[in-house]
Order: sequence, then structure tokens, then C-alpha cells
Amino acid sequence: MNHSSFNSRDCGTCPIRHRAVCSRCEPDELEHLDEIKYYRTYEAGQPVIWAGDPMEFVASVVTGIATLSQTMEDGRTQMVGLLLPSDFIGRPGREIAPFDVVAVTDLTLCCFRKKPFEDLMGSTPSIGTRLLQMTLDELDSAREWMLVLGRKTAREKIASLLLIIARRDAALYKRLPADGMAFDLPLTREAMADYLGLTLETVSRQISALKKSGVIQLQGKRQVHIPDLQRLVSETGDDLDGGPIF
Amino acid sequence: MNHSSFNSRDCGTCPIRHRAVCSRCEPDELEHLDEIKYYRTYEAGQPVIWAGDPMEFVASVVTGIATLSQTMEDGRTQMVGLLLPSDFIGRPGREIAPFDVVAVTDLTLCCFRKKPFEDLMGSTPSIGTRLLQMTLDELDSAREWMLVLGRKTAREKIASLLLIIARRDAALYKRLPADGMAFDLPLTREAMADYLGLTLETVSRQISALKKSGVIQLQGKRQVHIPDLQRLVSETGDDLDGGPIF
DNA sequence: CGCAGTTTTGATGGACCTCAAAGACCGTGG
DNA sequence: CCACGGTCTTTGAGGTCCATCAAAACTGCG
Repeated sequence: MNHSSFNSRDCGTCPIRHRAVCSRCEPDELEHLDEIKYYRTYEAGQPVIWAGDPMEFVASVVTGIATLSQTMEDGRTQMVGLLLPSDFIGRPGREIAPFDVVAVTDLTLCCFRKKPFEDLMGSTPSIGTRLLQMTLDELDSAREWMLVLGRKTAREKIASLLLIIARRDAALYKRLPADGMAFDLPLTREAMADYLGLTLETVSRQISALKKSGVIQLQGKRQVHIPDLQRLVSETGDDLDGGPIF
Repeated sequence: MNHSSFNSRDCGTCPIRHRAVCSRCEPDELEHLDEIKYYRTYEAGQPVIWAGDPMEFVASVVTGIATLSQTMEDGRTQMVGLLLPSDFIGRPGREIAPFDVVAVTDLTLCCFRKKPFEDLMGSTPSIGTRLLQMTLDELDSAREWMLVLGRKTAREKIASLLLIIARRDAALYKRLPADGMAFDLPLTREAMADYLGLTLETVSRQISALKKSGVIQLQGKRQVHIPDLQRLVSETGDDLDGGPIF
């Protein structure tokens, strides 16, 4: 995957133009956003914000992946979100960041200082509307993930994560997820463990087990091949007839 | 606790007037809402919506408590939210309910048919703004709960739940949570287990253990007394110096 | 090659689940 | 009043899944 930084400064050619918080904006509204936006880049592994820090800006992920996570005093950590291109970071009306944000791959953000963004939101309903829609979707996703964390077995958790990544990967390339698809795992075993509420050893063992039973195939440590998507779905424990896979 | 149904039809005396989705509305805006609102009541235990059902309305909880939950085919269930007075049910722009909603106590909802509500949202920015704020708060809560589900021990989970209920109970009566406070547990052991990702037996055992070590005292099965709030906080595993308790 | 970071694999133990039964609580009806 | 049934809760015994501790294998890189 190519995570080279995003160079264009033109919203018209922006890769997340049609999905991000600005996607509902008219050309004249976009101009206002354009005036106050600026880009920031982070290398893989770099922190973007620590929980408790004051947040001077809000931002959209343009390219790359970041994680949103929480850490307890004794070091236990739980990832609470995976931030992909078009996802929004920060919230209007909050001074302090509630969670850590860390770049997993090289990362480009389209940033807005908080105050000007809030002002613009007041005068541009389409931004608030879109942000509400995105936030409601995020809330549904978070609640679905609560089922994974609270009730699924380690094997089901791994299958659920693989399916999510497969779907997002397919969406990124504007295809439907299908049999025979392959994708890169953008996360280390430890990051997967933090997402799933497991240890990295358990993650490794369950991935090996899924490989052994033929649900997935691996090329190296990170490249995953799905021979039978329905098989993977059934391993998640989710309802099979719950509508379309995507 | 008295969950007698809410009788008044006047927004001015509505108990959730200052916290619900309508809290930012001006008097004239409130009139429009008033015209399209209607009340529905449910008895304890009754379902409000099943996941997959079409949703004809959105609503605010006026009195009582409801749960938002998800169930797998084999019966494993996970509660994903606790709906208290002023909380909002449903979302504009979605046809199908993603989760089950069940009344835990007797429940009164202030309902709006979806289409008129959406129309009103378009012309009344203060509703959308407030709904965005509430949704962002809900999202933060959901993410905090993910840490509980993914990383906390059974004992820490119980303590976390008791603390949340203690805070909400204090907020309801507009007091600060304090030493010596007492409150009713509105949930059965099974409902607590579904919230915490545990079995009801484990919930029962851990409550007994907390009682035995003096962190809580019980009057009957449902009345809880907290002799030392800091003690309870420290049992949650959360950061102690993380700002005010409430 | 040697080293650091990541992943795999193994051995062991413990936290929590499962199955089972008894006890507490509460409303109903004899 | 007390017996009765239903629901909720507690307690016990045993098993299992996953965490923990430990070490080896793999990967990429100077």
C-alpha cells in the first residue's frame, strides 16, 4: 500500500472529497473550508494526540491509518476505533482529547483550527448535517463492536476483525468483497490484540488455527487471502441471513 | 422509585425539557415540536422495538429506563446502551432499527413520527446541533465502555457499573455523588451480566465479594449503599487523579 | 553476521463459564 | 394466615478458554 503524503492542496481532487465531513458542501462553502484548512503529516508510529491534551484542531484523515485508544495506569490498553481515510478526528465543543490517537501507517490529516471550524459550522448547515450522520454511523459501529468485545470467543473476534478489514479494503478499491480476495493486514498482532481485547499470543494462535482449518491463507505475516468469504462470515458467529454482506 | 407515567402534555413542565434533544429550542420552535409530538407508554419488560423492525418514530425517554441490546443466534446477548430520561431513541435517516429496545421499568416516551421530525430538523438548526452534541457524548460513552468490556476484570466491571449508576442517580436528584449515598439497582443480575459481558453467576459472586470486603453494603437484593466512594472508584481500576469524580 | 522487533509455539495456571441445586423474595389463592 | 408457585439470586463443583510466562523462530536492516 502506498501511504506517501498527500500533496495536492485542491479540494476538487481530494481523495476523500465525497465521503468526508465536507462531502455535502457546495462549491462556495468548500471555498471557505479551503481557506482555513491545512495539512499535517505523521510518520508511522508517531502520536497525533494524547488523551488529556488540549485539542487545537479537528481533522479528517486523508491518507493512512490511525488508531484511537485508551490506556489504563497498569498498561492495559483498548483500541476504541480505527481511523481510516475520510474519518473525522476531534469534536466541536470539546477542549480536551478523551483518547490517544496514534498513526499506524504514514498519515496525512486535513486540519482545521477548532474555533474557525466551529464558526463555519454555525453558518454552514451541511457540515453539521454530515458530521451528525458520520457520528451516528460511528456510534452504531462502536455498539456493534461492543458485542464483539463482550460476547465473542477469540476465534470469532479474529474472524470479525478480518471481515471488517476485508470490507474496508474492498470499499477503498470500490469493489464488493468476494471470494478469493486478498488484502494486507495493516495492524501488528499486538494492535489486533488491543482492538479485540485479547493478548497478542492468543491472536497469533487463533490466526494459525484459522489458517490450519483453511478459512484463510497467509502469504508472509501480513498478506491475507480469503478463499471462501461465506466461511469467514460463519466463523464470526454473526447472523448468516442478515442481509447482504456489504 | 416512582415510574408512574408522565401525564402532562405541556413542554414547559416537561422533566427533560433542559436536557433532551429539544433543550436548545426557542419557544416558537418548541411549538412546532409540540404540535407533532405524542406520548407512548410501556410497562416494565415490554419491548419497544426489535432489531430489524422498521422504525416509524424517533423519541426521547421522559421517565423510566430502557435497554439497547443485541442478540446472537445462539442467544448470547450484549447490552450496548442504557437509555435514561432525556436520552434519544432512533436516528433520522435510518429505516431499520439496528438494536433491540426494551423497557426495564415502566417507560414513557415522547415520540415524533420520523418524517415530520426530519422536516423540522431541516428548518430548526438548534435540534440538529443538540442531537449532534448528544450523539458525540454517546459515542464517547460507548468508547469508554469498550475499555470496560475488553480489558477489565469481573470485579472492576461490577465496580464500574455501580459507579455509573451512582453518578446517574446523583445527577437525577441534582446532587454530587458522595460517601454514604444509597440507590436502587434498576437492573436484574442477568441484565447487569448482559451489560458487562459476564454471566449472571459471576455478577452475583462479584457483588457478594464487594460486599464482603466492605466496598458496598446491601439492603435486600437491590438497594446499594456506598460507604466510601473513593474506595469504589479505586475498585474500577480507573485513573484516580483523573479530575473530578463527577 | 548480529541485533532488534515481531511472531510463533509451548507449558502452566487462573479467571470465568457451565451445570446444578438450594435459598430468598413476592404475589396469589386457598 | 400459610401454603404454593414463579422469578430472581446465591452458592457450589468442575471444566475450559484464554492469560501468563518463557523461549525459539522469523524478518528486516545496519
